[in-house]
Amino acid sequence: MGKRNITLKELAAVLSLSPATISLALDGKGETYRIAAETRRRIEETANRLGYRPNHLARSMRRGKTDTIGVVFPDVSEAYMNRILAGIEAVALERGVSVMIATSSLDSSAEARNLDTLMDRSIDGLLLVPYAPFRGEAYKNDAVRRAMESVIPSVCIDRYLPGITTHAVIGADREAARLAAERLIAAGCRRPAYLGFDLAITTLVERRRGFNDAIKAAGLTGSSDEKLLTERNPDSPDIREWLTELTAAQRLPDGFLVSTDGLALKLRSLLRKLSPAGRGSRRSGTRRKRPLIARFGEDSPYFPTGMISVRQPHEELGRRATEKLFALIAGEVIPKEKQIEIIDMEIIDETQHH
Amino acid sequence: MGKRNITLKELAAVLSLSPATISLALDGKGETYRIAAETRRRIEETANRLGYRPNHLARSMRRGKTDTIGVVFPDVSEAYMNRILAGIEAVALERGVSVMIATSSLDSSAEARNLDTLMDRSIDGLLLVPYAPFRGEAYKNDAVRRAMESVIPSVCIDRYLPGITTHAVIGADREAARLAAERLIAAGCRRPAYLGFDLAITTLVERRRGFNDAIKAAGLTGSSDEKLLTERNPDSPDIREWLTELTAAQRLPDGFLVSTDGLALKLRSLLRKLSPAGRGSRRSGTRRKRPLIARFGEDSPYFPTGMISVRQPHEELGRRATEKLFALIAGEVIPKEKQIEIIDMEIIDETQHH
DNA sequence: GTGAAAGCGCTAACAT
DNA sequence: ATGTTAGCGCTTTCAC
Repeated sequence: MGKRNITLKELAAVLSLSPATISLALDGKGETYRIAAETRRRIEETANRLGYRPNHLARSMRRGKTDTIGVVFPDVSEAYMNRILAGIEAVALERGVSVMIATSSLDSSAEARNLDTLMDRSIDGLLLVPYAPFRGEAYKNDAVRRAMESVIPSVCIDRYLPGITTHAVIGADREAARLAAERLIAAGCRRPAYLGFDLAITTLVERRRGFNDAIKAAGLTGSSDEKLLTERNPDSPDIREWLTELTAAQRLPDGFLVSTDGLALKLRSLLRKLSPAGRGSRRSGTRRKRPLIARFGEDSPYFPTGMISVRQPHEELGRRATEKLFALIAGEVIPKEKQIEIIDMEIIDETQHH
Repeated sequence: MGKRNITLKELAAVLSLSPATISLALDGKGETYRIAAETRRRIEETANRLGYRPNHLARSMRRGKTDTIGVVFPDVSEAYMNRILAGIEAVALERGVSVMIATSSLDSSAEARNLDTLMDRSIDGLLLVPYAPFRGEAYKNDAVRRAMESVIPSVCIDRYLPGITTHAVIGADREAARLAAERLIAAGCRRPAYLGFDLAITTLVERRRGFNDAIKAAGLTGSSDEKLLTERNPDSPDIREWLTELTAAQRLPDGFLVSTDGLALKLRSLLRKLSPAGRGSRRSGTRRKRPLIARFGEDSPYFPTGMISVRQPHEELGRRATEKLFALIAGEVIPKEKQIEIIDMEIIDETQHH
């Protein structure tokens, strides 16, 4: 412990030069300001030797720029957040910009608080994965609105708030959901069902829409069920109860589109308990095949999932959003049709029905 | 978009008061400085109405404190990082302190860069999960050393650098590894093996030691194998090759202690391929039981793992480290024997051998 | 080629 | 009870 940083003034004293000269030289402006090559060398050498590091606060204050962007998102514990973050950091790092992160920890008031503190810290720009409230849940978006309306540029990731957000980078959820559901149908499903959280975010709303697009197109409207979970916990008994009811009503779906990753694993585990026999399709002659699962997400615990997975390009989402943010910070004007960027998703089929 | 923040001076002009008075009143020091109650009310009302928010940069500069701590860790994509982060944020939030995060993205030079930029931003304190180099990998720890030796207090989490780190909060890895290995032995394993990454970090070194403690105590030294992976990728063919060799040599272990989470899942999936029959223990009379697995970690993809798991108290690690950091920031002196805090780990047995 | 001076927005000691 | 003043450490314009 010990060494306080040397200041520009102190360095100036050591060199018997003025702070101004040194500041210019170290900023690489020595050329344009015609500081003697020898002087520049001396400055650099001494600065290095004494370990001079400019005070970032003072510099930011003077220049009106912090070289820091803020990121607010609801929950670190979801794996997809990590991937978004990796994308953000990759871009930020290559521009020498720091990333300040605050998570809302699944609590909308924490989101508001975090947004406000971040804005106070004079960040150059803001990336936001908005909080996902349940449909019907009270959710005040003043802080988001305030943030979006401030001078500081901002970009939403993965979902956005229509009417509030102007810039966003999201996935092609509706289309991907439709394609995934079409795969289920193509694989022979006649009773595809939708399982998801009942969250009021664009992402999930669009997935459900995409599913329904496919159902309607295939003329399966009457035979398709859906379950919208009203609790955050994927281990809640709701899914089991739903499956039990469907089974009792002789309506057990032969395929599922599941809105999120963990939910799909949970569903698979429940279905296995319902029909503990082998894979169904493996021993020929088995009367009832196990239902097919399609899901958003791609996490696989080191073995094939047997599912249809929609690979969400999270890292790309993060990267593109950050690039967009830097464009905005640089003052670029983005035409209306490019304000919401939509990234395609890849579908991976691991059902192995060769 | 649009509204720039109003400054204290401007607010003062509106109120026909001096900036100083307002600053004091808004800081809650109105009482001690005996500012008229009515004046205080007016100040507060107007500040609110005009949406005054103090400029954090200027404030930090003047006070020599940023109310921000920095966190540097190697990789966001590991699930355990999320838990540590949750602990950190919980404590930081309740103190009104912001958390600035930078990840080294599995690259030791990024770690150095991140440490330097964070230190430049005048953070009040630093939390560090040091980069984990492979044994033998070139790793310059100058930046870490610099950071640790600066005036800014710092605390390491999960692992530390002996000789450099002074404050850390870590798990009781050696003891937990010994206990886990003892469980394997108690469950009848006579050829327990150790599988882990060959990383030069205290955490993993201690786990291996703990394993060996148990082996030695049980007199199984000769019949115990180990594999130290020299690649970050858990999907590399190394594990498979190791298992194949062992099988060929008639030395396939009947139990494994695995240093990390994902690795254990990988191992299980490989073992299943090796002996694809049912659970072994289920159909009585089966000659060869499937090997037991004990592992550090607790991730279970929604169904019982059948393993012995060492629950790592990551959130607590994060919390305790942050609390310790705040103590240091407050100027508390921590006695030598309390500088490295060791947190116990819980062992969860899901082998279901009733 | 280099330096002087002003000032970013705030706080805290010192006046009144 | 409130105001004045002097910076925190840096950048930038303008002057020499």
